[in-house]
Amino acid sequence: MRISGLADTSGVSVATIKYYLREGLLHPGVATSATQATYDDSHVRRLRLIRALTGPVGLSVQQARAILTLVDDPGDDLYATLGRAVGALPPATSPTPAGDPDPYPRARAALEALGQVFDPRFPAVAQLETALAAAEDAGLPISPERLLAYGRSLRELAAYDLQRMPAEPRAAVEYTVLGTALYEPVILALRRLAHQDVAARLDLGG
Amino acid sequence: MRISGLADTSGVSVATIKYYLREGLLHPGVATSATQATYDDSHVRRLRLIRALTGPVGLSVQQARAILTLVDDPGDDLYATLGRAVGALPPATSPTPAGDPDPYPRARAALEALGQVFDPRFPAVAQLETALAAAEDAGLPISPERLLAYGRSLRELAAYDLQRMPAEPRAAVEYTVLGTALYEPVILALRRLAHQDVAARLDLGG
DNA sequence: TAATATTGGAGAGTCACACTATCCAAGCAT
DNA sequence: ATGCTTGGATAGTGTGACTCTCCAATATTA
Repeated sequence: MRISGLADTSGVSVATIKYYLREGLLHPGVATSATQATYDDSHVRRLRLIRALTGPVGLSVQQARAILTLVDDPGDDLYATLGRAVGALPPATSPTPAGDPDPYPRARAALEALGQVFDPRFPAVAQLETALAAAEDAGLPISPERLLAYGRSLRELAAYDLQRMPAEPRAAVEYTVLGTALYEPVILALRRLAHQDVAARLDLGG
Repeated sequence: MRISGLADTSGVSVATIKYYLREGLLHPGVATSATQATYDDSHVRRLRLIRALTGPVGLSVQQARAILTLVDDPGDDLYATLGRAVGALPPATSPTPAGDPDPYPRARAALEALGQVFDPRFPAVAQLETALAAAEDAGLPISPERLLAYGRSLRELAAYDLQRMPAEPRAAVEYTVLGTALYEPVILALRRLAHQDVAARLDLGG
């Protein structure tokens, strides 16, 4: 299949495919001459994944590349790979000023209350701190009680996810990294719908 | 307080404040002459809210304006206002082609399985459909069983949230609309941290 | 075989976005 | 009175994600 066939099959324009090739999101085809190369099913699948990440998931091309690189070349430490994947995903957080003895006070308190590991090197810690600070700044601080309630429910979900993690390492990385990126929008949508459903049953304002 | 004082207090530059005024995110100050106006605490608070929405929450200026408009001018129907807020938040979904008898098959099946209301006019339905389709396209479809598990946990969270909704309508709108925007990042960060914690206890790859 | 179309590759152009900078005449402060 | 600040408008900047245009080298088709 040549580039125009790939474009037809995938629904992505030739120009955009060239752009993804240039940006390193898509692996090159097999060159058959100076001005020809053939593409196969792996390119079609990869394009689908790229479009899923840059479209519905809302990643930038750079973020998508970071995620794809992790899936292609995971380290042998799944735990560390998950950390890197989380760091590559939005929301981006500003680097901590060095020398701050307690850069994430809100996140630390929350995790201690939940009895969870607090490791300041994990990117999600900074993300949690930023999110809690934003809620405070906006005048809707999150109470410790609410954090506990959220944390407990989400821990159930996490346990469910990890129980179903594939045993084979490569599949496990894909499951973990892509699952983080792809399942989060599902979770947000389900939460919004749960709000709607509960509100409807309470017969609010209707 | 004049505009430079507002800039100093809020940490937002004069040029950016002028930009927000032009874009209608920030209400004008009280003009005291042709070239002077005074700003007060309400402007400082509003700027904090704008920065929280456009920064950590990651909304565009247009999306932030849509949310702020809803908070300023909610309808008297809280349920409908929540719907509008969800529609103003990312992820954006493409409009449904008219005449499609079943535009959201995945979302409909999921909500039926959960025993929740299915109302195709609610924007989160389209968001759920898009997210489920993206996961499928990327090769990691979400099983019905997983959807049930997610949906049940998130319904607990939603019930918790609505139990704590303020009784006063104006406060309820603010709580609902801003809560959707501000608490979602917290939930995602907590989920990521829960994954990390569960993974650590399973002693994966470490 | 000749005419036409397509390809890979590279560079430039486009469009939207979120600011940021520059101007200006009209105050205000000293 | 004289230099600084203001509101308001217009223009400019930098980034990101494409999209367009070229080109010579093939492929395809008549």
